[in-house]
Amino acid sequence: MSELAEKPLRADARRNREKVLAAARAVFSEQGVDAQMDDVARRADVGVGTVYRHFPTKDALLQALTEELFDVIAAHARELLEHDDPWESFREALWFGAEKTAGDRAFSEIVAAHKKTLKACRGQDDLTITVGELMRRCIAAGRMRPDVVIEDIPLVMCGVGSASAMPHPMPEAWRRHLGIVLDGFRAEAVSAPLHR
Amino acid sequence: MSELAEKPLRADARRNREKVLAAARAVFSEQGVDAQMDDVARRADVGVGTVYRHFPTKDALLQALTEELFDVIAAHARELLEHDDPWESFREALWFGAEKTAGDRAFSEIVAAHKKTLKACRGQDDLTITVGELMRRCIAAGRMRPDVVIEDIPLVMCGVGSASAMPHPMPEAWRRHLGIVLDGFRAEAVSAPLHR
Amino acid sequence: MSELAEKPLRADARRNREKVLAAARAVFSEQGVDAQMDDVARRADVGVGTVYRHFPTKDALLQALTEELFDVIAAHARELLEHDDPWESFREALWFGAEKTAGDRAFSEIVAAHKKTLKACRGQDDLTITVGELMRRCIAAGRMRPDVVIEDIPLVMCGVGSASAMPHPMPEAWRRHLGIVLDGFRAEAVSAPLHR
Amino acid sequence: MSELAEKPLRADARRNREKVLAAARAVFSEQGVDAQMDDVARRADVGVGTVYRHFPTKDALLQALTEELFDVIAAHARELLEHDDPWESFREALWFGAEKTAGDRAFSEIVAAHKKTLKACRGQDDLTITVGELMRRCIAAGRMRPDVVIEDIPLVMCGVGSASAMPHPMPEAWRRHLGIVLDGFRAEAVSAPLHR
DNA sequence: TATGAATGAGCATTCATTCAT
DNA sequence: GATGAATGAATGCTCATTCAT
Repeated sequence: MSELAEKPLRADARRNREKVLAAARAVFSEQGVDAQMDDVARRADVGVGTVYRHFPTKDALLQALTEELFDVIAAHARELLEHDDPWESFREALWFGAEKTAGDRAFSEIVAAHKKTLKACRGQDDLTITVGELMRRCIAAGRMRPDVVIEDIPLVMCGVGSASAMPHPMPEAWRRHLGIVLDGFRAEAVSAPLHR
Repeated sequence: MSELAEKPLRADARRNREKVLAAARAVFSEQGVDAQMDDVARRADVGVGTVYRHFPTKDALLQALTEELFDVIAAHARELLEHDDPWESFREALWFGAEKTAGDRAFSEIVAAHKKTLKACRGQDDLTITVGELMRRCIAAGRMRPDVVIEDIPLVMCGVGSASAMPHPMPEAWRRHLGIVLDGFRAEAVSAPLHR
Repeated sequence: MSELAEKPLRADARRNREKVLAAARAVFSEQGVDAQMDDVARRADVGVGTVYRHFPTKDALLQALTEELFDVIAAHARELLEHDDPWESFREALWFGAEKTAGDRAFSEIVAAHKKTLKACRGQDDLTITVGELMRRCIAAGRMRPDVVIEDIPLVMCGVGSASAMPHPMPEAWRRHLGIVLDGFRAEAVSAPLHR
Repeated sequence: MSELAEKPLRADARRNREKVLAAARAVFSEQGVDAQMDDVARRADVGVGTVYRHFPTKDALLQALTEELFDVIAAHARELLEHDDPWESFREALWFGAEKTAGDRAFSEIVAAHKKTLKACRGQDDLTITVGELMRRCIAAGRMRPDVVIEDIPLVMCGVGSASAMPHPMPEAWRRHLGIVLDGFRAEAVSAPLHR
C-alpha cells in the first residue's frame, strides 16, 4: 500500500513529519542554514524532540529539504524533455530552478557550497542528468555554445541565490542577470566574431 | 615619507600585525568566515590577545581582510583605466578579481552576502566606481551589451567563488565559466537575432 | 488559584529553577557578584545551559535574586504597617532587612551600588514606599528625628552589609552598630541639648 | 639624605613613581578597584611596564594607595589628639575621613571589604589606635555613648562611601547622614529614656 | 630603565543534541 | 510518540602580568 516498503508510518506521524518539513522549509529558506533547530520546532508548533524524531540531525533535515527541492526542480526539468524546442526547454528548466533557488536562502548557500557540503543525492544526480541532456540537445541543434557544460549551471545558480541574500535584494536583479547569462549561452552569441 | 601618518608602529609590532593578517588570510580563505580566532592565533603563532590587540573584534579582522582584497582589486582595475582597449580592460579587471575571489572562501562568502554583510568600505566603493567606468566605456564603444549593469558583477563573482568552495573544486571550472559569461556580456552576443 | 498566570511550568522545571535560584543565592551571597555562572551551575548540580534556560544573562539572575530579597523585606515591612507602635515597626523592618543584607554579600554590594547598578524593581520601590511610610509615622508620633530621610536607610544598610564582608566578620558587630544608629534616629536623641 | 634608608631612588624614578601614584589615585578613585592597569598607565602617561616596575601587582598598587589615604587620615586624627574638646576632635576626625572616603570610590570599596581585602597596614592600625583614643576620651568625658566601639567607624564610613557610588550621587546626602549618626553617638542621645 | 606589545587563563554565552517525564 | 528541559563543548573576548626591544 505504501509507495515504498519503508515504514507504514502512522497517520499522525506522517502529518507531523510534514509539519516539520514545512516549518523547516520556511525557517531555513528565510534565515539560511544557520537558523536554529529550536526555531524550526517553534514554527512547526512541536517540540524539538519531534523534529529530531523525524530527522536525526540538523544536517539530515537540511539534506531532506535540499533533496526535496532538487526533486521538484528535476521533475520539472524532466517534463521539459518532452518539449520540442530544446532551447526553450533548457531556458525554462533553468528559470524554474532559479526561481526556487532565489526563494530559498539555505538552498542558495548549499548550492554555493559555502556551507555544509551536502552528500550526493538522487534528485541532484537526476537533475544533473536531465539538464545535461537538455543541454546536449541544444548543442546538437546548434542552439547553444558547445563549450557550455553542466558544471556551469551551479555557478549561475550561485549568482542567482546571492542576489536574494543581498542587504537590499532587488527581486528583479537576478532575473535580468539570468537573462543576460542565458543569452550568452546561446550559439548565436559565440557565432559572432568573439575575439576581435 | 611614511605611507600613513597614523602611527609609526614598532618594528616588531608591524611584523606581528603582518603575521596576524597573513595567518587570518590563510585561515579564513581556507575555512570561510566561521573559522575561529584561536585558529588564526595558532596559525600566526601568537596568543589570541595579540590578534585582538591588532583587531578589536573578529568582524574588524574580517573587514580588514576584505578591504585589503577590495583595495588590491580596485587598484588593479584603476590601472586598467589607462589602457586603450575598453573590452580588454574590463575583461582583465574581472579576471583579476575572480582570481582573488576564487582563492578566498571568506571573501566569496562575503561577496555572496550569505554571511556577515560587511560595512561599506572605501575599496569596494572604489572598485564599484572603477568597474562601472570600465563598463561604461565598453558600452560606449559598442563592445558590451548596454543592459549589463554593475550589479551583475557580484553575481558573476559569486559563481566564481562558489566554484572553489565545491567539494571537488576544479580550478579550471570557474575560468571556463567566466570566459563564457564574459562572452555573453559582449555587444556582439546580443546583436545576433535572439530567436532566429 | 495559581500564584502567577505566567506559565504552569513543568514540575521538574520548577524544581530545577528553584535549585538554580538556591545555588545562585548561596554562591552570590558568599562570593559576591563576581562569582561565576559555572560555579552556580556546579553548585546547583546542573549544566550551565540550565542556568541560562531559566535566566537569560548573569545580570538577569542577579536581578531576580535581588528582587526576591527586596520582595521578602518589603512584604515583611508591609505587615508591620499594621502594628500600633510606629517606632517598633520601623525598628523591626530595619532589623529584618539588615539580617537579610548582612547574610548576602552580593546584595550588600548591590545596595552599596559599588557594582552593577540594578534596574529599578517593584520590590525596591515597594520597600522604599513602605519604609518611608513607617518613618513618616514615627516622625508624626514624635518618635523619630524629623530630619531622618528615606535616603539614610541604604547608607545604614551598606554599613551592615560591609560588616559581614569583613575578613573576620563578627556577626554581632552589625547588630550592635545598628542598635546604636537606630537609637540615634530616635526623636529623644535630638531633643537632648546637643552641646550641654 | 633620604628619609628612609630604603633606596636612594634616582630623581626621575621618584618622579615617575609619583606620576603613577597620582594617576592611579585619579583612576581608581573615579572608577573603583575594577579599573584597569592600562588606564592607570595611560593616565600617568607612562607604559604599563613602568607601573609594574614601581608596584609589582595591581593589589600592591591598590595597597599603596589605600595606605597613603589611611596615613593622611591618621595624621590628621593624630593632630586632633592635641585639641581640648574631645567630642569636637572625634567629630572632626570622622568628618575628615568621610570627606576622603566619599571622594574615593576604590577606597570606599576597600573599606566596605566587598572587594580585595587588603593586608593590614601601618596607617590603618595607626588610625584605629588614634580614633580609638579619641573615642575613649569622649566616653571618659561623658560625651559619647559608652557602647560605641572602634568597629563602628568602618561601618559608618561604608555608608558614606556608598552614597557617592550611587547612580545619582547627592554630594550632600552623606553629610546629612553622617551628622545624624554622629548625633546618635553622643552621650546625650543615650541618656534619654531609650526603651519607652 | 622605560616601553607597550604579547601572552593566555578566565569568563559569559550559544546551540546541537539527548533524555526524563 | 511527543515534549521541552537539560546538557556541555565550543567560541568570542578581557585584562593582569611578562618580556623583548
